[in-house]
Amino acid sequence: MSQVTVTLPDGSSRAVPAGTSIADVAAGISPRLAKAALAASVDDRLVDLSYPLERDARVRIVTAESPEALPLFRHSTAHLLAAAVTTLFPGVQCGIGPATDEGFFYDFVVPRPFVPEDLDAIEKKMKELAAQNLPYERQMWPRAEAEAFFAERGEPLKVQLIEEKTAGQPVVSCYTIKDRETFVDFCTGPHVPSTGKLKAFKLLTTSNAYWKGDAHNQPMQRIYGTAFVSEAELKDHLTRLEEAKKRDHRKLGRELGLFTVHPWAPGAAFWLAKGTTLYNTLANYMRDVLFPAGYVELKTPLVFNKALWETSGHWQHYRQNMFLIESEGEQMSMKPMNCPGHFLVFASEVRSYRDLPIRFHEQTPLHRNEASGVLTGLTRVRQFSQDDAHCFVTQDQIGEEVERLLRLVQRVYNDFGLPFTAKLGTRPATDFLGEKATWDHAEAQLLQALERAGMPYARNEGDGAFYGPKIDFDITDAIGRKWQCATIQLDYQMPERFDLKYVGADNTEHRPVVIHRAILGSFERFIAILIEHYAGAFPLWLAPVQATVLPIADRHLDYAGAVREQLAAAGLRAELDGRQEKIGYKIRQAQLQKVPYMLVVGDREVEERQVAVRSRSGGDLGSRPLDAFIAQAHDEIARKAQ
RNA sequence: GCCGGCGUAGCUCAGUUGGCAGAGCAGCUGAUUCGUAAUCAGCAGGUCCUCGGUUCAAGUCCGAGCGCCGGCUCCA
Repeated sequence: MSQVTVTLPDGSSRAVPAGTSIADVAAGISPRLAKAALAASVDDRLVDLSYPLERDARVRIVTAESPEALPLFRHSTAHLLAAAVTTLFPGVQCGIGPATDEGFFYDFVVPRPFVPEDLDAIEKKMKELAAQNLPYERQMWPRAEAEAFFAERGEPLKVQLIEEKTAGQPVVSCYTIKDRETFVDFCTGPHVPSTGKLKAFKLLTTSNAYWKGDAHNQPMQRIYGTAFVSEAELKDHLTRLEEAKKRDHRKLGRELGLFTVHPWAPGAAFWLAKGTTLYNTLANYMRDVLFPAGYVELKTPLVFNKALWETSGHWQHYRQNMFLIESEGEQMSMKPMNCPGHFLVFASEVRSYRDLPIRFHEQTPLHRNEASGVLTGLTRVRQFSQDDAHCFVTQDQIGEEVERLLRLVQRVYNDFGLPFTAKLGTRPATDFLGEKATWDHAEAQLLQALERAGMPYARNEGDGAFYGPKIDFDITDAIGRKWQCATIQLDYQMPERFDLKYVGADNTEHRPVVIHRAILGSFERFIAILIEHYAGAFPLWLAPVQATVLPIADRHLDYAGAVREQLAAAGLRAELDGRQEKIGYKIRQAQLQKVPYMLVVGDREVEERQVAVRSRSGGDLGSRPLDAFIAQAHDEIARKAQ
């Protein structure tokens, strides 16, 4: 029998008979590894333990500690789910069941939608199947036999998948759990060796989905679940979901009096007094950041003639998302974005190369007629404002301008204490506009800017917009969720469409490049993220109410009122709780409203002209003169996230 | 827009086989003047989402619409 050479990660190698399985290789290394082995990476391809080694290969055994373990567990659990569903609901058709970032799902064609009781029963069945420690087995079936098998079972979707995925292959890979009767699925694998490995999973929810994600296709019922390598990790994850629910900005937004909504204005927020304060604080913060950075602020019209949208191309491509208005026989539309308005302003006078870069910033409201089903709290709305800006630059200024933008992004997210990562999106493989040389030039400048700003980044090949490359930023909130907010996009197309030009040093007309950019994204969405990030306990500089004065008894009201006035005069947002309630009650209310500082005033404070400071997070901090508190507060506000 | 679930007081939620609309918190009034997370008592508060239907009788059953929630899709 011929031998093959297996090279292990530590560089050592060993010879085994051809056809030896990974499981046997692991067993040959150590009994402990044999027990821990789940799958293997063979020449960087992930395979089952049963995989027979037919030629020399680099082999790395995948255990629960390997990075590949999590998706392996999740996908295997998806199969376990499908096995449970096919057992409990004979006749269902299975779709696909991939691992996702958060868990897994599996799509089924069923006569009726799943209800929560079904999920309980399915999960119970999964646990049973896991307890029986049934083997996953890979079987290579002749393609025609596999197609005939699934066709006969009434699974045309599987037949379709086999036809699409395995064209020209003589055999196809199918997996069973225990045997064909228990469960069989067309799948490339790999899986854990047996169901007993799966100990930490939970079904979460059901939803509608469509075959291949296309609403024209067969409707299916999707079951979502999550799975982890260990039960502790699962528990952590479920705790995190609970935490996310507690932080939900829709709940906190109401409890903290930030915003409300009404059925007569779906997808639009009513900003209440405190929410408006927060909104304006953010808006003015961006102004404070952008003015010194060379931006000017504009206010352009909210409603435009359709001629503008025909010029920009939105009429052709975006009309179904625009709110249309008719006036005196003219077709108008609410603006869904500021860009075209800024182009008109740019074109409204002769521009010199000496004027560039020109940076227009605008915060006026935008309207997008989003489908009713996608509206969610503040994260997806129909009316919103952006910290939007367009920088008009020469070809040669791209790199420097982008570098400035990167530093701006860095500075802003630091002020919020939000970690972030950058992603460079390069030229799409097809359907891009413009010359390759132009793209190469632009991408090179973006890269240089990233290097010079010392900003780590990932490269997303082909992820650029069709009109130019871009850099997107993901922020990570306090409970580990990622949100895309900032974006920097180069645009060579709109300057053409709007015939934008500047006069160069050579006294001829040139085409500027436009950089579209936003840092917060939309104020609405960013506020939602901040609410959830801080769990409603905003840092002092953002808190709608920064301090509340709490008199102990009515005889302290005059002094308390004077304290509040001095706080207000010092530019602090302060309230006075003059109700006839006990101090414990007022403190409780202020804590629930997450007010950063409570200033208690009673006989002692009136006597000594002081305030007793209580912080939201640190409790009673003791008494001090009001001036001392004001100075500390100003310092804390200036430090922002510290 | 599509699939499913939900819609009862300002908020959170009960409401049985169809038979007079309920609680806690919040609010109002009164008492209490109190030292670091809820003082006591009383009162008031309803188009049971809307429209239509079944029924002697509808919060409850049926239909349509609207909104919200979870997804799909899309997206900042």
